[in-house]
Amino acid sequence: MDLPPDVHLKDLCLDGRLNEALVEMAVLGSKVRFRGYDALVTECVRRKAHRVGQLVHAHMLKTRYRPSVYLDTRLLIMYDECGLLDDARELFDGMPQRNVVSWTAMISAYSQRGCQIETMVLFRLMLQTGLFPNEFTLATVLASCVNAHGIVHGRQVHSVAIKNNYESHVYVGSSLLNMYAKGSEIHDARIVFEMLPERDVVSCTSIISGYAQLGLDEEALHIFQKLFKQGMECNYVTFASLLTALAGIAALDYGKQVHALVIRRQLPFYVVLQNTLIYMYAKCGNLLYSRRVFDNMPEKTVTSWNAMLVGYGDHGLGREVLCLFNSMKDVKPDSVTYTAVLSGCSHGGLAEEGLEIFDKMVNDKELQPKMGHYACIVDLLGRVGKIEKALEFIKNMPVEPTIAMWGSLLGACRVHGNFSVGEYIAQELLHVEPKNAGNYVILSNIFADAGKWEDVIRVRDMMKGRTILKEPGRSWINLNKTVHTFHSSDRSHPQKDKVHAKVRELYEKIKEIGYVPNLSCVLYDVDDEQKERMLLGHSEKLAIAFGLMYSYEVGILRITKNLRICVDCHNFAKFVSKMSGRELSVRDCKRFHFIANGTCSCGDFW
DNA sequence: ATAGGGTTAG
Repeated sequence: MDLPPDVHLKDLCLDGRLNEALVEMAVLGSKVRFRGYDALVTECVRRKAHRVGQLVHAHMLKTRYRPSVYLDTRLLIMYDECGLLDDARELFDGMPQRNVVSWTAMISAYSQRGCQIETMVLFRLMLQTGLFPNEFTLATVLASCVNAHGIVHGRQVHSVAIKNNYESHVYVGSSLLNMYAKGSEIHDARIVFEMLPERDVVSCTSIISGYAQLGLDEEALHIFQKLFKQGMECNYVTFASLLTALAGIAALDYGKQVHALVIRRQLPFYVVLQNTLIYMYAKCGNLLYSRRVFDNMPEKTVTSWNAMLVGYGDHGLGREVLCLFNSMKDVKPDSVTYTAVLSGCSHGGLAEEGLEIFDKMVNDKELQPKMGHYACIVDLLGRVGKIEKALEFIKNMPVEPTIAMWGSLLGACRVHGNFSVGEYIAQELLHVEPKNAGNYVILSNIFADAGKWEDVIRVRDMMKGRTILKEPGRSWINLNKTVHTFHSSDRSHPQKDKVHAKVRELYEKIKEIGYVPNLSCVLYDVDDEQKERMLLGHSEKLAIAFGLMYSYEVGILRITKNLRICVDCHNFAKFVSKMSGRELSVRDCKRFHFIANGTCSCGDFW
């Protein structure tokens, strides 16, 4: 019985002897058939051997071998996996026939490289040829619709999925819900999730991380708890997403429980989880644990260093940031590292050091400074009162200043009492974003501090008739594994009367030792008595009062706030710490404030 | 042969 001539070639490939197989191919010439080529291409994909892959392809052309759709597609995949997108496309364009797999492979090549437009263009072309997409195609296309713009296309792909009866497929479903979550349509994401007939780790993780990435941390925790009780499978991605959410709500006790779970299960990619743990402990105010996790890591990635640097920076520990940064060995700082270090210097009041590092970064030319880095420098100069210099820096930047940058400089003007520049910036800002209440508040504070009361009234008048958008203030405190959340002038908390009475009591007591309410923090057109009442309703005051009422241990009182703490609440907290002898930690959206004995670690700059 | 979720910053 005659054996096909390329059987040996196939065996060599299966044995991983690619060089010998290559020789065999050359020797066989036009006697190489499908099985030989298929084996060669498979081995090239496995080894990512693009050079040999190109030789195999060239050999087919030279010997006038006509590859089947299958083999052409395998070649296409080979080129894609070896990183040769252009070769893949050229082959695709020249294919005499294409099937769903060919199209999907080509689309996937673009999708995985983040080429959204080309992905959609090809998908449309595919539909125009009359071919029906399968579950692979749909999952691939949807995976590239993962931003605010993509959701427009994503919705259309969704309807294609419904028409072809793939909506409930696990892979398509998780792509779909992820697409909606990334497009900030978490409600639609939830509907897709709830309608899935079967769920797996990925779809469950997708919905959890969907909530977490939108900052809906409590919702992320709730759905995790529910799914966990139902016995969902968890892997390192699940726990990483969950820990991010727990960091957001500063839920230290839950964080430790997850840490324990992660240790018990001995999950793979523990490095990633440790990075997230460093971050979580820091955001929960437990820097000691962050550092212990960091120190115990047998291997660190740049993300580990970044997370630790961010932790120190959030706590205003500039010296520790610098010390850690200078001890970075075997790891190259990346763009995030510099953001963390510069922002750490800023929060720690180390302007000179920060500027030096920025110069070093510019001179090294390895990393191009980005908007975030420039913003840190503006913040840094503003902090030490070099307002004019910051203005000059902004004018000389190679990038357009952002609203946030002006906002930070405006804050600096308030602290340093520079109301001429402050007013100039505020006017600009009120023009660009007339609906942001924060700008009015700071401007009003600046005028109030300068005693220019007629200007305070003017600011208030400017707000009249404009719709002022302000994210509602929200503060919370974790006691006994429960998150107690308070909104401004909260009327919903079950203990509301007691809490309000407690705030009032604290208020009377600290007035005796010098606290004066800062009425310019209220921008509503009401009389002073009403303003005072509104000030006392601020969510962080409610959380502080609640904490004093229900935490019996003498330890530090940890409050978290979604916005920046206001001047009056900051002052209130300082006086409460002085009067009660308790230490307070207030984490606002910018940093930690450690308040003890009437002073704050932020040095009244934030 | 082709497919889905993820860590640090802002």
